[in-house]
Amino acid sequence: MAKRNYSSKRNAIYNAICSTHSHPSARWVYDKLKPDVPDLSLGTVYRNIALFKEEGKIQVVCSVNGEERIDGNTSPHPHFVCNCCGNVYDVGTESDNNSDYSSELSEMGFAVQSKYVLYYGICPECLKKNLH
Amino acid sequence: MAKRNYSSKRNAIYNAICSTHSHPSARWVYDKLKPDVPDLSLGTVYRNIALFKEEGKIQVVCSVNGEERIDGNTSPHPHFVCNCCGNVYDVGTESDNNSDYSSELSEMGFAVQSKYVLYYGICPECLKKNLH
DNA sequence: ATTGTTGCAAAAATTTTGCATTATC
DNA sequence: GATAATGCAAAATTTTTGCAACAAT
Repeated sequence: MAKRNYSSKRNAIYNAICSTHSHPSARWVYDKLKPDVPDLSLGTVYRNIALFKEEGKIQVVCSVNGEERIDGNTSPHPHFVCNCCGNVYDVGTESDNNSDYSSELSEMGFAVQSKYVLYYGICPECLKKNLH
Repeated sequence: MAKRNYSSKRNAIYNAICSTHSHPSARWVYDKLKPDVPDLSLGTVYRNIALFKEEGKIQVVCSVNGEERIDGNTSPHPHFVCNCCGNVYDVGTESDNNSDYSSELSEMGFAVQSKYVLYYGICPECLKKNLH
């Protein structure tokens, strides 16, 4: 692993990611921090998110409308993606290990590193507003 | 549903998607068809893929390296995404209905429309080549 | 001093769109 | 003829990158 120096911006970016359940995009993190860190640039957010991925400190959950959504909670847990507003919700808190093809995949020669379960549909908010 | 005219290109695009297990991207479909349909344009591929999505004739599986990957097989089944080469494989043939949070989500007010199970890891090919 | 980090803007890359032309009905 | 589909190129978006300036060790 490459050498890392301390960086207040890196810390701020990581904290922003971990302080929300919104499964943010890079742009979301940038917009969140920009008021407090006026000289922050979007490139820095992308660069640090790339580092966090390498280090396994965050997980990519999915892409919504072309934007990658990440999660500071790296423990495997299912997500619900609203097809209407694009919000991403946590579902359950523990790993979803039943009905697992991991062993079959191993027998077939695949090295499984992670498993994602994504539900798609309409969230309660959008159902209420009849936006669908 | 909007009125649709016959279109040989639309047919070709749909057939290309259904004739492969590669879970293709729009670009893949374009490159596949271009030699046989020289006046095909990428915009047409995107426009028709958008139509197929609306009609539910294809499913979006995931995004790999910024490219959306689709599947002409709309029956729910898990997929394996290789973190190394980006190939997407089918896993199992039937729906993965155990360990399902669908009922919990319904009780919570979410309308579940579909469920995706994605495994990430290294495929046998890349393991063999030690590319990881 | 050396090496890591960042801002900025340009570049890549994917996807969408406007508009004139062509094909289908 | 009316409307849908397409080619083409431009535009819109997200993400990456080159480089000079700055910060951390």
